[in-house]
Amino acid sequence: MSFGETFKALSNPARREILTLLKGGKLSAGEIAAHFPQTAATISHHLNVLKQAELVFETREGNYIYYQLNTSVLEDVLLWLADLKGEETP
Amino acid sequence: MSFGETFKALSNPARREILTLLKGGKLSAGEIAAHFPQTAATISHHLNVLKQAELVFETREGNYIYYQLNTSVLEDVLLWLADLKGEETP
DNA sequence: CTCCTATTTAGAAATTCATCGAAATAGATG
DNA sequence: CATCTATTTCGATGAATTTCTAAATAGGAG
Repeated sequence: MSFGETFKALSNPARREILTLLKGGKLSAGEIAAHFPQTAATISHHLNVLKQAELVFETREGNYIYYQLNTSVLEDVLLWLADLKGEETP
Repeated sequence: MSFGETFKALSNPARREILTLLKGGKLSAGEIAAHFPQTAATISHHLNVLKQAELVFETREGNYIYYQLNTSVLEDVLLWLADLKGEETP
């Protein structure tokens, strides 16, 4: 994990929206792609960026690949930001 | 302010290091540039990106332009991330 | 095994980004 | 005013990003 990779992943609006969608539970690549105007190939690319950044993980079920939020990296980012902000007890 | 702008600003390592430097208090553009291998022109560009994202603000004192952290935007980002993480009391 | 569906990979075009050297600006000072 | 210093702006260049279409893969169903 690297902060650069994480922030880069978070800098794209489609990728942020994917993460927001996944707050509601796991979704297949197709279900995710259906929420966006971009092609499935483009969304697949975004999912891969999120996966590389360890912000999501995938599990295969038959023909479908499901994606889920991985919150552990978010914790590290939160700590970094809180420290930058000068917080006492992050 | 926009999250996209903020995360994009945070995605660059030089810019993150600038913010970390500014935790110690305000610094002039030249003092900041001295910490990096890049040219002053490049660092000036990074400072401008941080300023556009409202992560820093500047004050002129004579010949020098001082930069300071602006933590108010960090608060919004922290809240967004905490919500994504599914925190109870962010 | 062949076909169908879900998804990814490959390759390409357009855009944005990081960086530099050189020139411009802003203010202080002789 | 002429000049010096600190910093930014300009213009260019190579690298990275986003997006697409088309082709490839993986697994299930007939």
